[in-house]
Amino acid sequence: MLKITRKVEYALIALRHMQSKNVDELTSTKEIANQYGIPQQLLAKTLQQMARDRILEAVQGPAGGYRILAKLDRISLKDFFEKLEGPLGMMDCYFESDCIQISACNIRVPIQRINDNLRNMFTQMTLQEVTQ
Amino acid sequence: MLKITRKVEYALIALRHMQSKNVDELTSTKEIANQYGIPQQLLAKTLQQMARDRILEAVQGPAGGYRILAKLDRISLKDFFEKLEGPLGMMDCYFESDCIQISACNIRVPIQRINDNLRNMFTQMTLQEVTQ
DNA sequence: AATAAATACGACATATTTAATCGTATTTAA
DNA sequence: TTAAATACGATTAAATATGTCGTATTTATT
Ligand code: FES
Ligand code: FES
Repeated sequence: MLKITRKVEYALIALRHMQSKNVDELTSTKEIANQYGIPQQLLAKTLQQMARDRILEAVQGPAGGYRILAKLDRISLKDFFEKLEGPLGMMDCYFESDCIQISACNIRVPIQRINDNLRNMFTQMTLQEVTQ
Repeated sequence: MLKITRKVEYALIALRHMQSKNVDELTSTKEIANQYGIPQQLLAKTLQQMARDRILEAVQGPAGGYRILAKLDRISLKDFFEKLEGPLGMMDCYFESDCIQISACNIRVPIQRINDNLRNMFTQMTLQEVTQ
């Protein structure tokens, strides 16, 4: 439980890598994949998704690559996680109106309490302070 | 990511159920499984584990069952999670001395920062305040 | 115009983890 | 002696995460 996924991990690695460069400089998928020994195809999909989410800007063609587009200090870790992985909740039923998963569930409120704390925490942390 | 497991969920349901009874009263696995519609065998293993962890006390034989043994306000959510699921970390490598998973990983420190916040949060919450 | 190197992306395959079940043994009240 | 409960390792099934493949598109370079 509470494991970060590879997708998020690779995204963080990529961001941190790009932050160590000039803002306009481009980084290719290959460069990151080679340097950190991660699967290029998988990283590519992650970077593509970040580009769709307007966190990165993609430049196509040879000598193309990615650069950071968004203001990382304006993106909460919660938003970042949710962009990559969907709604952030400890229970599947958290976002559904009715908890049909377990009849007569008695821990809905307790779970939401934990959830709110989790979400609060990740709402207060920015992507910038994590990758800086 | 960040999903609570069924084991933890069932454990919380059981605790909450027992808290609504007199302290000495016993609750059987069957009773909880039936009432909340959860797999009896799986719940049984969870309760057995909690008994080994001295959170519950088990009474064998017919008319046996479980009752709460520990002071729930003295058990942090972190300890509870770790008893049931093992070390609580967002990365597998968090508890290993050397991060061999990714060569030249550049996010060890950032990840640990997130981890520490997580662990802090769950250290401050007690089982009592979650299930009360 | 042709080539090559990069991104874009859906579909598929594999691996890992979680969840559930099975089978059998033990305990003990009735 | 029986029945109803806990104890627990082994196995199966399901879900999720991870990785790969194939193909298309873009565009700088030649
Ligand atoms: S089924 Fe929704 S919190 Fe339990
Ligand atoms: S491999 Fe340990 S934090 Fe990256």
